[in-house]
Amino acid sequence: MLISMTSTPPAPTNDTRDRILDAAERLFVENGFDGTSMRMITGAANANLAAINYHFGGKDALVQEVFRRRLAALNARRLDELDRLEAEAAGAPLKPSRIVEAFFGTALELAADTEHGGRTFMRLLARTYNEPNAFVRQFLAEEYAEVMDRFLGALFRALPEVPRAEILWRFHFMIGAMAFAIAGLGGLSELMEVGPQDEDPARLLPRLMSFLLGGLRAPLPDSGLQG
Amino acid sequence: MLISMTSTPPAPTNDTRDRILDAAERLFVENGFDGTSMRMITGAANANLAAINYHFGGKDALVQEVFRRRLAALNARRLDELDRLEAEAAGAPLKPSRIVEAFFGTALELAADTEHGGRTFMRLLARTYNEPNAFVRQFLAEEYAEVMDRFLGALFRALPEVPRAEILWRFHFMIGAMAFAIAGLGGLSELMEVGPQDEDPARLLPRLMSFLLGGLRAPLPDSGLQG
DNA sequence: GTATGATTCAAACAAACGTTTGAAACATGC
DNA sequence: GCATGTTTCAAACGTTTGTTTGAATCATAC
Repeated sequence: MLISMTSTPPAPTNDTRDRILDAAERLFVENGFDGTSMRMITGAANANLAAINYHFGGKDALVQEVFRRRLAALNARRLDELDRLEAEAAGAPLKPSRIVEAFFGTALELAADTEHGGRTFMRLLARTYNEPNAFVRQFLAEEYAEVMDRFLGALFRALPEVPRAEILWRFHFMIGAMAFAIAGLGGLSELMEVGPQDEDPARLLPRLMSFLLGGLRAPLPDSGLQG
Repeated sequence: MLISMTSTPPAPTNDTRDRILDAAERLFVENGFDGTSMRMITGAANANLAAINYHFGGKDALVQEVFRRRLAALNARRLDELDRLEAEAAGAPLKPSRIVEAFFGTALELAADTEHGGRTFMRLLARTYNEPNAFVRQFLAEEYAEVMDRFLGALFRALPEVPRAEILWRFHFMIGAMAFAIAGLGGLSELMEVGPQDEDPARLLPRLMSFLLGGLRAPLPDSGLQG
């Protein structure tokens, strides 16, 4: 597929393609991957059933593309933020709170965007963290490898006195807290059907950040090593 | 349900029934509900395909029974612990750390049991928190209603100076942290493929507890209300 | 116009799904 | 022995699944 170099608009913007991606994103959040059929997707997208195989090659490839088009941008922003912090610090160790903000703030910002589907996508992403679907997890692991490396490294340097295993676990806990909070953003977790929830993610950010930093700074548990 | 006091063994223990439940539990963790077919389950359980419909009435009813048989016990233990704490306190407000321990400690204890499938079940439960499957969430909400009510009430009384919305959110965060940690217990989250993880949940409990309590006690975020 | 490539469409494909059926096998009490 | 109720089994049911096909439609360039 050669594209003329002369004057073609840079984004051919296949209408059907995007409608399918948007519909899939939304339906995946509501019904899961296996619970969403291609007929549901193409139906919601006002497209023909065969369009998915034509544009993406198959259902699995569509799932990957749903993640790829947004996750790449999110993780690039995360790395940019970290680059900026490290440049400002000029070699000095970073404040842990800044590192945490760079990672989770960007995610919550995206989750706050209800106009362009950022919220929907973040709900899907959060939901997928706990999804066993083999090849999706594989895909996520690859997509996250660099970001994890960079942020964990930064935390290790920022907290040299804390055992690395401890930092690893706490980063793990933080991701879980965020994922659960975001996953429940639309129709907040039926687990606690307590009164009218305030769902404004603008207020969620400071709330979550206080909690995460409190957890990160908590006193270390007794090492458990016979003493 | 009256049980003869004389000598009937209390559990008739239908062999096939239990084999199906165990196989389903394991396969649901690995493949999700929609990703696990009845043929996979009965195959793994060495049972006939029709056995599920015979013993449970259908796939949905099987899913419910997989949860019911274990979740009822877990939540009963949680309420017992809380009862015990409140009886000991004799009217005085409880220490928040004790409340948190009663809720999450019981869960991690179950997750530590690899002999009788407690670990498998807790992984399934954690995974299911983020699962959209309509009727499963409905079922979980009902099964959790009382426990949530009691524990949130206890936390409200233990932390009268903290806005209830804040406590609610933080309890939410805590559940997320625990769920993510437990869900990754077998084959720890591919998200961070960092070295040989130490997966001993006996060490997970103090680690998680430190983090949760640190988060719970963190300074409140700026209210966000204009100033 | 005509030709070329990209996209859409209705229809069909085999495979897998949850469920139902009716007969066989088993257990248990008389 | 027979009778009764429970459990297992192979086979089939009608749907729904993801994918493929070949012709129709659209756009663009010549």
